[in-house]
Amino acid sequence: MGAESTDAVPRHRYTAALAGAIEQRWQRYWEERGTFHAPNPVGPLADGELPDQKMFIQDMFPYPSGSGLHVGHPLGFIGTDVFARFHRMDGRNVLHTMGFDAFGLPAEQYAVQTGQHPRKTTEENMRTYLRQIRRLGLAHDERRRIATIDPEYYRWTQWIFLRIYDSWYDEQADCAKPIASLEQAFAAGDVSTSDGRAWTDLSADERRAEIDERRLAYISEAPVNWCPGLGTVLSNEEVTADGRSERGNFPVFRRNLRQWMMRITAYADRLIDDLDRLDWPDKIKTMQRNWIGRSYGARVHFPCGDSAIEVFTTRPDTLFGNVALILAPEHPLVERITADAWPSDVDSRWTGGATTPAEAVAAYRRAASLKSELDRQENKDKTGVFTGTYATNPVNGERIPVFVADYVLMGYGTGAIGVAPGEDQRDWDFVTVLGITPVRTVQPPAGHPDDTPYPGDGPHVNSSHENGPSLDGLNIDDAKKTITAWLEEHDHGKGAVQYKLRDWLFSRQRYWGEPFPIVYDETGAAHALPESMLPIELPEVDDYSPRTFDPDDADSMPSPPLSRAGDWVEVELDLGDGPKTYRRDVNTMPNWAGSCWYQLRYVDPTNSERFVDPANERYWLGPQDAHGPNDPGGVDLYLGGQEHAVLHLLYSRFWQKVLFDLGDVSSDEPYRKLFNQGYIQAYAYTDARGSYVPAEEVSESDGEFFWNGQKVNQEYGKMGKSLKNVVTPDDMCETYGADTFRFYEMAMGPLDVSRPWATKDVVGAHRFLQRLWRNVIDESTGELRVTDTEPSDEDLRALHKTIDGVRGDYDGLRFNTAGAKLIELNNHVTKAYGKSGTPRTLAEPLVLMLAPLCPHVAEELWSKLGHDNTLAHSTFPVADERYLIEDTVEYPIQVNGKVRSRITVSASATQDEVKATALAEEKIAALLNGEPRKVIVVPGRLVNVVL
RNA sequence: GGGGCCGUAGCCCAAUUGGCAGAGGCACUGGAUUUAGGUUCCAGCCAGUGGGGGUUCGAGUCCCCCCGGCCCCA
Repeated sequence: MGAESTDAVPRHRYTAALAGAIEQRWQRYWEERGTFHAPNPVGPLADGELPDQKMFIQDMFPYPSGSGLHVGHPLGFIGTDVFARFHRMDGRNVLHTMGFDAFGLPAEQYAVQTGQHPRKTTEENMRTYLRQIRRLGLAHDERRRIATIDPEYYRWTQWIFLRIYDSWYDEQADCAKPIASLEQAFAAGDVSTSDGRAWTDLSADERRAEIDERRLAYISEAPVNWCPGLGTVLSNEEVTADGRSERGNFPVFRRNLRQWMMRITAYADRLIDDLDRLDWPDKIKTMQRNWIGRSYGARVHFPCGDSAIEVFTTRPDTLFGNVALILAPEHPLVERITADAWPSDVDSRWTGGATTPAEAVAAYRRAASLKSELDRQENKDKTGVFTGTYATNPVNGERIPVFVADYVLMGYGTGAIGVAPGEDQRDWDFVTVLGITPVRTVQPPAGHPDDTPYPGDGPHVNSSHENGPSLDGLNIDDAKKTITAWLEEHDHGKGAVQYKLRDWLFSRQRYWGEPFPIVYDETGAAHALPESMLPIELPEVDDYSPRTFDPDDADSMPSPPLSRAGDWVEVELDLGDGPKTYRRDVNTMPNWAGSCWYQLRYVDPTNSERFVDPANERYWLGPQDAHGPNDPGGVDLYLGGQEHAVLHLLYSRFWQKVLFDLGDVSSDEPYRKLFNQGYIQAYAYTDARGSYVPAEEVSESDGEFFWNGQKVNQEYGKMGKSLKNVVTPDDMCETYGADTFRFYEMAMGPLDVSRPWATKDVVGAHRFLQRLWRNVIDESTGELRVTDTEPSDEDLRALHKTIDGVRGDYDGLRFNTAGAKLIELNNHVTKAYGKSGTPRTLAEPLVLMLAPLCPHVAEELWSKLGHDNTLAHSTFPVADERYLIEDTVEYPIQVNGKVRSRITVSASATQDEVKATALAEEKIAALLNGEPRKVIVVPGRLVNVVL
């Protein structure tokens, strides 16, 4: 831009350059004065007086990605900032900050490729991230920034792990308790040992095993997705439908491996039931309920040789139709019950072509281990092999064959099912393949096809036995009650609740995560390290990748990166038995660990004595009377994307509840109110060859799109480098300033709705700020142009209506309509005073109301209006009711639903007066033919005359 | 396949929750400023709410069916 053109612009116009200067100045001001420091009740962050009303606002923990931010990332951050600034201006003590969920795979993979320590990469990324968000003017308390990779942070993550490890779930009391009380309970006989022997009869090792088995954090042989080609276990999400790793496309095997587990299932009921006390979107609550998947049914024992197979079913009423049993391929009884030889009359469809049951089962199990769980559940082509063994159906004494089939999963129920083809599609498909005849136990309605199961309700049939119960004629509910009572009475089983939720696999064979504060002695027994040894810091290693194997070597064992840090792994310690050599646990915690409790650390980030001081925790997170008697407490607003609907939010709730049970925190839920923001998406364009072209260089003409003269194809979706459609907040700050960007981003639409980014629309927000600026400042002289003129009655009505509306909008996270109302008021001011100067009584509240959305320009104008202090605290205007009440009301008058005329009456007119005036109105009277059939008067709204 | 959410002007979105379809922005048109373009300012223009049926005095809003899009579960 040349000198000539800048001359044309008035010197004091609100341009991007001026905006940039203002923004930097105020960002420095806020930082230097600690404007957004939120005082704590106690500790280093305490600072004199404490407002009684607090507001704790939290964004979902960002991962500091290396590729930088695009305009979609800060949408939620700006939203929470506007909300936070509004409440701070309304007098509340507002805690809002941001830290980093900084452990994770991308930095580790980068380290594997380049040899650069993941900490270095991560810290660089965090700096970039902070620089980018700092430009946006987010009012964070920067003293409270934390990162999960800081040893002073993960020290407490490890501490919480030990708290969980050191507790058990007391079913009677329905809460977690310290492990010491379990020992007492065992000794007193309140809790029985696994084999029923008396506690005093157990050896020390046996006692330890009993206790270890009941811990909330425990080691188990759990089936996991083992990927030898990558050298690590994978989460289900990382495995493709055809049973291979998403990354690298290596085979993935279901293997039992010793892994840390968290007993989240102990909390299944509370995690479901407490959802009712949360102010969360119904959608997320539903997703959590479905994930936990509570169902009521029965556990039934089917005698089988000298053992018994336990089955869980949600339909015990269909037991008479159980024509077979199925064990999951991983079921521990499979080997024991598999027969030596096929019965002489075995059906060829049952043998898998093998000469003995053992061969058939072994081959089948091997094939099943190659399939993903998803695949096993979804596959419509059912398979299975006969074990050569029969079990006895307890309700009728019939001999039924026992199969192994992979659509039965070990992780759900007991890993064994009774096959009820008459009422279940999967079972129907299964028996069809194996040539077994289905038996219906519920009579389908007339017209139901003969070749499909009937899962609906109806009278039971074929459901009685001389020595057993009779369900015939009963509906499902009554049949379930009857059969469950019968099973319990005859000791064949009992009513049971089943959950889809499984315990949480808590170890990973990675480098870049929290080490476990656990060592193993020479017998392999785990020992917790004392609190005084925390944090257990990550050792330096030469190679950040786990050892990998032949991709098809299913029997290989994981060898995590930490296992090769020899000096670190072998450690001599005195854990009470004198100095001994121990081996450290070489796994690391999963990425979720650090984000399970960060709201607690934000509250007291510098505390070196405790993970959080109870006084600070109670003040910021404790239950509050204002929220009613059942208030769970927690963060006042938690904002983030829906992608964390289940895992993070469930894990976090679980940890919170454990800490609550142990008396470490005062609230039993971490997040009282949850809000999901939408996503900003973008158009992308491909040329004739399908390559992406730079979106910013594409122009539209008559609904078609062109780039460099050639026609291109429009796509809609994510913003990303590979799609060549990235717009960054830095670009927007450069072109328009952060305030314009903030305003536009909030004005685009409701916060919870996804929408397309449109750079060309941003200018509208910029023009608004220019007009508002001009209403306060003379563009050419820079002088204030406010006056002491008394505002008109109309002005005051417009002003107070805006105050009233904007307050409600800010509080309800409706920033788009708040912005529109401010534009409207500003347009009113421009029209009335654009030439003469704005009355101060209008200018000041307008500036204050703008501040949450556009804080820099608002501070600048506020200071130019003669105020020495920041507007950040306790300045938000309050509407005067007087100006919200109208003297007169205009009523549209409809005749048969169509507006035919209007009348203006006093606001105090009664319904009868309004009706009379309406009917007397000239045009309406002319349409009337005698008495109307009906006249509807909606007070304050309209009149409808029905002829 | 099951469940949920959403379709309002050329585009992004409002609509006091069943009461006058339009607040705000973009684009567009005209005018002012400017040597001109751009900027800026002022004024104006545009739909009857995806389609069909129902309830109601009255439906964008409630109910049913269909179409299109997104999400979750299988």
